[in-house]
Amino acid sequence: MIGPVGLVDCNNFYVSCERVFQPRLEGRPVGVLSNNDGCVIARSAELKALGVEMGTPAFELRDLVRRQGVVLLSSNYELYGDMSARVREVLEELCAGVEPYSIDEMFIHGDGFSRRQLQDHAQEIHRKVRRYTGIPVCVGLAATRTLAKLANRAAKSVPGYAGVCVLSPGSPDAQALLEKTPLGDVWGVGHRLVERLALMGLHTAADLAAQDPKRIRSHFSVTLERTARELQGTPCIEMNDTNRPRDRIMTSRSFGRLTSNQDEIHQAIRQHAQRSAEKLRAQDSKARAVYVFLKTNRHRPDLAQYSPSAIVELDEPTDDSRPILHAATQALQAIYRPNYLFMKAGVMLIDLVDANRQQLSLLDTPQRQADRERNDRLMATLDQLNQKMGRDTVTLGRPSPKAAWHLRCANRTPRWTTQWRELPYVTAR
DNA sequence: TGGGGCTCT
DNA sequence: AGAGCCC
Repeated sequence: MIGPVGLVDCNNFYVSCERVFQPRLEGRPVGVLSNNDGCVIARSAELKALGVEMGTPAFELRDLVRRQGVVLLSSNYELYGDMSARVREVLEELCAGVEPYSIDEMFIHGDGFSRRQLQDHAQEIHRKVRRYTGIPVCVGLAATRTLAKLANRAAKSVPGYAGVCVLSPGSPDAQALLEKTPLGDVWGVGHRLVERLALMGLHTAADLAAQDPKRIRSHFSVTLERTARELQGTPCIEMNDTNRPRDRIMTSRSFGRLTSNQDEIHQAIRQHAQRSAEKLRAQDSKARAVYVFLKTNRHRPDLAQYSPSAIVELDEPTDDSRPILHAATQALQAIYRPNYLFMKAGVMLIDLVDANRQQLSLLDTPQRQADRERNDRLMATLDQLNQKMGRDTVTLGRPSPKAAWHLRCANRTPRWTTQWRELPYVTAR
């Protein structure tokens, strides 16, 4: 019996979502691009086989698209979000506890099963998610989240496991897996830590698991100590409640091209501020301050670099787009300098508080309260219109239809499952 | 050559 | 505030 936690991870998730509705993409090298069609963030097995790495810029793939029939799609987050919810619903039917971790990964609890039952249970999950949603998944079960992650990788990459891997602590299988897993593939170990660990002669997950966690803590951090313990089979990483309101809300975007135009940047900031305020209201919070940043292009060392930021506090916690917009504009004015070519701009709302637990001002009067209620209704109406008619249907200030920061998405598929006008048709012949 | 969010120091 | 991590 193992104190089990499972990780269900969707295979090539975005590509798999696209294939559910376009079966002709089966068997072909398919990639999905990041926002703005910038770089590859999901790859089919066929695209991986062509040697295309995660994060490859789209412009480097033009030849492959022409010569090898590679299909590159813009990302369609509405579709992926909806498919993710479907996967979660199936898991909730099959498992006691489901904790979404990311759009394509869910942790599950496997309490109360024998090893044999666990194996069957994992098989059932593997089979039914595919059957009911069309999305292929791999299932890893182990004593801790970190080990479940490793088990999942094995389920995916070792053909013998065929998509399901149940790892018993201390078993020869488990030890063998740790020994052949490079540290960079361990959850929580990024490239900086890989370099530093290598200096200590540590290269594999087994090497880290063999260390005294106390020593790891003193040389690195409590985070890596936890990772070491988890590799040893001791659970010590809690799940964040994914339903908890965010502590910060950010909206940022790269410009389609470099720009130093103040007016253009201002328009971008205005749009990001309004979008952030919308997200703020959606999670029923208010913000006490607005953070604005600009960045020049790091990949152009030949150009002058300048990446300033500024925080402007709001008079009182608010979710009203107008003071937020005003604060963002002030912040921008404080940091903007001409003679730099900017690449990206963003707005972050910080110091968030629960809208329902707001400290009422001592100076509150019936008049001010009435004003507040009017503003609330105005914002609610704004949000409803934008939700119903499409993002940015109604905005404060003048619209800017051809601005440099608008999302590039040359090749986005229909939102098959979330927009009536984009429903798939089935034609009988 | 993405965008968004978290924790730790 | 900055570094580092995650997807």
